[in-house]
Amino acid sequence: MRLIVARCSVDYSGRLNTHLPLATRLIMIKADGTVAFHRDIQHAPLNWMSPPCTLTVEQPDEESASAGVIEHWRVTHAKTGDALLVRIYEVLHDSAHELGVDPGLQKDGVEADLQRLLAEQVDVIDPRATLVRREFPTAIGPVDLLLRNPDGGTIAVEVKRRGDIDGVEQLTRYLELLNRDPHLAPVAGVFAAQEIKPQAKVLAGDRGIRCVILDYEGMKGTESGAPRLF
Amino acid sequence: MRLIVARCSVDYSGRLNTHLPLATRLIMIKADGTVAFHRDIQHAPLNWMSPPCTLTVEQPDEESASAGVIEHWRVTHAKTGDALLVRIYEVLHDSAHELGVDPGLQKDGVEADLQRLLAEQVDVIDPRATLVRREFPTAIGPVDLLLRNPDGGTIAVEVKRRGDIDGVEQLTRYLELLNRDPHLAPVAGVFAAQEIKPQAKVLAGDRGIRCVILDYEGMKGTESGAPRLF
DNA sequence: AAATCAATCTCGTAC
DNA sequence: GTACGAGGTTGATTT
Repeated sequence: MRLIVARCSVDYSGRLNTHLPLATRLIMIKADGTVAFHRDIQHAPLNWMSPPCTLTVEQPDEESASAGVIEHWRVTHAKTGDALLVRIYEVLHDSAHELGVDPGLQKDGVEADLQRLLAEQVDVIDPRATLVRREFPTAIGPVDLLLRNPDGGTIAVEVKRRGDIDGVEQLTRYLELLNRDPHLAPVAGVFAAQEIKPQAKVLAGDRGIRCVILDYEGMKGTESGAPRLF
Repeated sequence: MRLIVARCSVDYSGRLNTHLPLATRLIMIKADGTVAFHRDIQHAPLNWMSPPCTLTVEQPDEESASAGVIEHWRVTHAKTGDALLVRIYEVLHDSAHELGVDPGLQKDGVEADLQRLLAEQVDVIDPRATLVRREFPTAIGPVDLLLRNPDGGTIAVEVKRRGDIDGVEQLTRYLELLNRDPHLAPVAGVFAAQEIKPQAKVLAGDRGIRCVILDYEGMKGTESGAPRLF
């Protein structure tokens, strides 16, 4: 990885056009060809180019040179034709480092974990409900959980980490479809998430969909095979 | 901005839990407190902490020390309680740089630009239509463009850069609402985007919504006050 | 390879 | 300060 601190301006042309005025920034050039421009706040780069791309250094034209530009860096994407033109005015730091391969990030607590835990603890939804299956297939995609409703029919559960309006729309489409199946109807809907946004709660209410807030840490605490003591 | 290349492991605890095994990485510490961990590929950091957060350096406990850890860095979010524990095994580079304030990124060609251009060129939708107004207000949010339909009633236009199923759902909700207004009904729907995904096109067709592909560069070419020559 | 979907999404802006 | 929506979203998984 090469780290350069430089006064520069950057023009991007691709899916849109952008311009970064002259300022001092960190330029990262990674081993896979990635080029990224960082300011001194926030963690996202202001601009970047993803691999596969190539960087070529050019002498500035006369106009640029007279404006103080010492080099032009042209970064071109090999496939899409997206292009960056970097005007380098001054290099304040330039170092290179061998990082090697990174073993990558291990995660726990994403949506897949929530769904797995909830499938093992469907009593969180309804103490008398039983699991029919996870990822119940339909023509428009799998329903996260399908439960047998002790009061008759079934319950379709949509699991999200954060519940917004899109999730309610998605569950609504599943419910329309599932309710046409006489083996399953009537199908009740449950929207289960660690957090549900107000608009989503309102829309769910309008459509007769019940909302359930999930406590991941609590559910994880009861995950172990041992049943609760009391 | 402080740039550190170090052999380290990182544990994050917050909205989820994550672990980064021991490896050599770039650690960025920005002026606003942001801490980010980069590997040598891709532009996104493997792990990070957003401000407001504080970094404290601690001596490693005996167990860590015997494993080769020379320092513990604890990064704690001031409000959410999210926490990072960084185990530093070896520092290979450490430098600090004054970047100053960045003027920020200037963009051209985002959704707002599309909407503005289309408002000036509604003939792209229908050669005889005329603009009623942009951002036409409704109880559930503003409709991007409302046009007078020369064949009677009005046309509601939803503008997106990339059209997917969500945009069709959104326009559908607007149409339901607008069609209840006798001053506007009948309201036809138009879904306008630079690119429309197949599923969105199918859903729009089912609902009688017309799809229009927008050519941003072409529309920009006719933007200037001068009318076309032919 | 294309499409679909989650994300510690990030980041801006309007309310 | 919170909520909402766009993004050169990115990145992983599935078809």
